[in-house]
Amino acid sequence: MTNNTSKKDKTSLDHNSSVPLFMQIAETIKRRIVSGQYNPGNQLFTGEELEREFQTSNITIRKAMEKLKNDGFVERRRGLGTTVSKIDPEPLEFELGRSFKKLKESIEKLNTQVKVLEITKTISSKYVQDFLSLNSEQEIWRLKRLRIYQGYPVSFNTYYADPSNCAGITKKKAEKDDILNTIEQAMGIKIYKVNQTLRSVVADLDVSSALKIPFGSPVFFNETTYHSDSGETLLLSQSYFRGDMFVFRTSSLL
Amino acid sequence: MTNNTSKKDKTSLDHNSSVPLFMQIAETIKRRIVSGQYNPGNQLFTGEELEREFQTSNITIRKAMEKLKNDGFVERRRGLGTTVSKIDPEPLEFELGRSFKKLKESIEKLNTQVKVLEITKTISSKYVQDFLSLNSEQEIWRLKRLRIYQGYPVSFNTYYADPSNCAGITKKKAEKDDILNTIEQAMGIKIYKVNQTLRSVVADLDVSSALKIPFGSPVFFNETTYHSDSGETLLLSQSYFRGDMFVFRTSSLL
DNA sequence: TCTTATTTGTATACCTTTATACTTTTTAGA
DNA sequence: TCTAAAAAGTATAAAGGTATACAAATAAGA
Repeated sequence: MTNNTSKKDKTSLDHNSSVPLFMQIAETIKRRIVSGQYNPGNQLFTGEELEREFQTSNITIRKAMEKLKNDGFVERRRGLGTTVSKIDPEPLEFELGRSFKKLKESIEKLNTQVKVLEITKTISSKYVQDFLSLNSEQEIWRLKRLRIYQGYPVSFNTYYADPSNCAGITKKKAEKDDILNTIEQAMGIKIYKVNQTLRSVVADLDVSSALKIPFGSPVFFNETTYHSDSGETLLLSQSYFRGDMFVFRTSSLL
Repeated sequence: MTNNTSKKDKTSLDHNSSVPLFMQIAETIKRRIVSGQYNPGNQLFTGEELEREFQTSNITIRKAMEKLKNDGFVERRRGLGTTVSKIDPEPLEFELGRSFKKLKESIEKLNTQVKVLEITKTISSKYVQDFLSLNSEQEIWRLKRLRIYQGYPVSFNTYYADPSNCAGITKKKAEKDDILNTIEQAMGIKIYKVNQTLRSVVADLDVSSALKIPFGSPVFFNETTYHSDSGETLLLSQSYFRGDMFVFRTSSLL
């Protein structure tokens, strides 16, 4: 069977990136392998072909292939070539429904534990103040929680609210899964409307050290505001979800 | 006004990452600045504090701060300290609704151009074959399109289908925005149901060179399958959206 | 104005990444 | 079995990242 990369066009390396070229190439080839673009077994591609595709030198391709070899994706034999050896199994994934209620339900069905990292009152950033219509000298109530699955952190939440009504929220109460209910009761207000945004971002050190994932990993960033029926913003929530473990899935009729 | 980092806990660097430590730190501090966690103006943090927080050396912090200085986020004066100088403006963002119809409508409202990169028949990967219930020796029809806004690529799509009914789809037809309609007409079948998944991933070289974004940038990955009313999979679509330009926004009542 | 604490800047040495040029191993065919 | 082509492997040198230790600039107080 013939090599299916032989006619591959040139692919540009990112020479401005701080990520080494050989890592960029290793990551790209790995993606191609796990997405099934190279068939495992006798299928093979040569260093020289890759040098041409990525317009780089011998040693850079070699280091990339060496990494793939160490990670168990390829085997190399002198004079023979490189063969694709295995395909990584699909990662563990949590499926999340699209609507707010479904999202909440999906998360609560996951059989995860919640750990409270912090409950505090503090001076907060302008960004958060603006959401909650507070002025700059006012303290804000902040709750940080980590959601843990089989010992591994999978998501990281921060809640912000006006502190006047949150005094009664203890660590124990905040550890309960239905935090909205807890907050509604503490505040004595009913949440009526919810606005959500979902972004794709990469983990900086603050996120990567909380979730114990590599710097630069993909994460979903979900920002949610909770409003009373009079339109007042009661609560702001910021959440980071591991991108390799969460997938949003929807189904619709046309 | 007092420095709001002085009591910051330790933050772990990622020593396994191929991203240099000083870049990790620069990125993290930049995030803190643009998210309003340091107030611009007289607010300042010292190199030594950061050395302690990140448990690293002088020169690493210096290089991080030098980068922030060059990028215009901070100013540094010997003996005086580092001051936050500006906050980046919010990036251009496209808002996308949550349901399939809304998503399609949102995208088509964007005033973008569509460029066809490729229409071809080819042997495809097992992954794609499985979706479309084809066997390994069969050719597959593939269409690659780039969506362009003000000269910049913003999303990148690949469509896969059984080639038998796609012969009539010319480049000109594929350049029209309503590709689904075009495909429905060419195939003579009505699309009835749509399954979508949405993931947060980072750009490898294949994606980054198509979208002309840095390697490692965040992107949304949307995979959609289109089905007939008898449940048959007619079409597979894979799309990458620039994470810095797209946000999914929903609003719901509780 | 001298001294000291504070804070950013520099020198040197070691390691990693990358390019260029060259070497060794394997296979296949005369 | 010899030779040549094809492929992975190595040597060396230049550039960049990081740690340790030290130097220079600024501000404030005696």
